[in-house]
Amino acid sequence: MRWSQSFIPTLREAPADAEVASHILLVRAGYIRQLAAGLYSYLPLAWRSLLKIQAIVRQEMDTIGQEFQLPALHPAELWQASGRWELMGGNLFRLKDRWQRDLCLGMTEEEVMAAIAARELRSYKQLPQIWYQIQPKFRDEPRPRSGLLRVREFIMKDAYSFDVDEAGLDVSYQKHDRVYRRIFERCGLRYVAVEAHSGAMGGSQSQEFVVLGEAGEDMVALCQACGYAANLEKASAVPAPFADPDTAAQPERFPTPNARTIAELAAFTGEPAARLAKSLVYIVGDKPVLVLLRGDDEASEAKLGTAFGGAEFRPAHPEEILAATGAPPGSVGPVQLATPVRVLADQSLRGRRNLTVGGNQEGFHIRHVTPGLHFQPEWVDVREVRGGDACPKCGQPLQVSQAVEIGHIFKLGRKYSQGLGVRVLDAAGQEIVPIMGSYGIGIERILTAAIEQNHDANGFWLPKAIAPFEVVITPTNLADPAVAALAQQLYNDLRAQGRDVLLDDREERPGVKFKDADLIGIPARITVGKKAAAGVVEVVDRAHRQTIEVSTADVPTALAEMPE
RNA sequence: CGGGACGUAGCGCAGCCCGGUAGCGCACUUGCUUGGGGUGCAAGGGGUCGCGAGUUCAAAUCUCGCCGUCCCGACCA
Repeated sequence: MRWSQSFIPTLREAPADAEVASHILLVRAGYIRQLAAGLYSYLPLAWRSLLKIQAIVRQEMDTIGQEFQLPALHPAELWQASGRWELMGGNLFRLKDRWQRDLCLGMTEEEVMAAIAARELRSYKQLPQIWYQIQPKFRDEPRPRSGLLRVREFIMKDAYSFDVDEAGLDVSYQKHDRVYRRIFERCGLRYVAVEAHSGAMGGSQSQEFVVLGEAGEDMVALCQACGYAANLEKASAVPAPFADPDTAAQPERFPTPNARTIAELAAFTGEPAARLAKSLVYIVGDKPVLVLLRGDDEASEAKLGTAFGGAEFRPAHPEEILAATGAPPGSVGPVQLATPVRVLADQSLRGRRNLTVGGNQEGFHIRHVTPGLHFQPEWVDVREVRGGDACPKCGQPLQVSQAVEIGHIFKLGRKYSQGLGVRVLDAAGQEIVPIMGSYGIGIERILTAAIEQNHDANGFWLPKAIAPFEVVITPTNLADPAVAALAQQLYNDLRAQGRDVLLDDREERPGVKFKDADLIGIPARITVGKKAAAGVVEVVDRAHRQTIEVSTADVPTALAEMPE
């Protein structure tokens, strides 16, 4: 491609409404333009890259499954059958047709795939099936943000497996695990596979693929020593042990005026926050539940969901707390409750003694309270892991890091196959409901994550496999016939070798061309300049900013030897 | 949905507090110049000041309403 005839609208300055690196650079490099909040047009450079990413995904997915093309518009009945019409709330884009029939724009394709399976699959002999598609998906995000990282329309590869039983699902799940790793490796990403929360959809096993980086919205816990990695929604850890004072003192109520928060209580009593127990009250279904945590810990919403058995829950309102416990928020505790309330305690409190807890009376707390002795909680894991906690596998300290989710695989179960009536006969002639898996990859997020991990002050560089062009040829002075001719010859030669080449044939000063070449993500540059008459050019490695001089005949070798 | 900020030429901004009919840099056009990290000179083109209403002789500027965009939080199978 000739630059002079291309549409590559680069910007010298960062757009005012962009903050994260990938967003700023995608706009500056002429990859994307915003159409509305969370909606972006992909200009030619972005689309070339996204097509390459999709080609890799398609090629790898074809080794285990078959591609479909499905409608983006779905009838409401389908989503009502799965229960997601109500469940998804405002996140689902809804619309009506001219007959006032309800429709929605698909956020994923479980329903459509399951509907096809329900109509067509009859025998266990047709299983397993792995079906996938790569298409735009829609989510009416409450807050689109960070450029391409959180948008309302995006391209997702999602795949669904149908198996006779759990053992078959294991196999389908493992196939996806392998294929995903190949995809992300081929895309040149430095990624981590982390254990993930399987969500409220009744999944059993789940793994996320993430790229570490500050732009990410996920938090993951990592162990450098043994490789344990988990999303914070799922991660468990052993909190730093805490030695409680050894005393035979009995529980004792004492006044704590104006000490409502853990920080205030710690200041008032002179005890560290770890010696205090934090009591949170949730309404689970329609009943209050008290959850006890170490004072310096936070509750994980996702883990609470698991602890509550998937029931709907929300933090209790102050008046509900008062009615259930006898005290307003800030003085609530697990003993001497006004009404019988189910009490859960995080397992980090197991074995702890003589803690200080709320007194269920405004302005009072109780000290010398020992779990298991003075109250009998149900033990659960609901605390959010913190950096420095001990790894649950090997005991070494965990690191907590932000991450961008690029893929997610998980065992779905039978929710959709059941809800949409997928049934086949097994070998014994019995009707069974196949079990499903669900596997997603965010196509734009691969591009975005690659930029997040490969950028500097001048721009970014993409791995060769997903860059819009492998190499850009930069003639420094087209008025020099030797330079112009050599650049043209190199362009022809490299294209004849089947490479994606961009020739910067614009009448611009060298400085402008160098700046643009650095900006737009192409991993290699060939500068044709002063030594053109001698047939010598420079091959520049964008990532490492290293330049070598070679004769034109050696250019292919130099490109091949460039570290990825 | 709660909190905050912003909206003036394609982009980045000033002007608004203190009302008098819009300016800077970049980009763009033409000519000359320059030619290894966003050359220099000269001459140009381009703006319903987000939208609507109000106050006023007069509104980018003051008042009210609406819309849009971004950030923090909530949310995110």
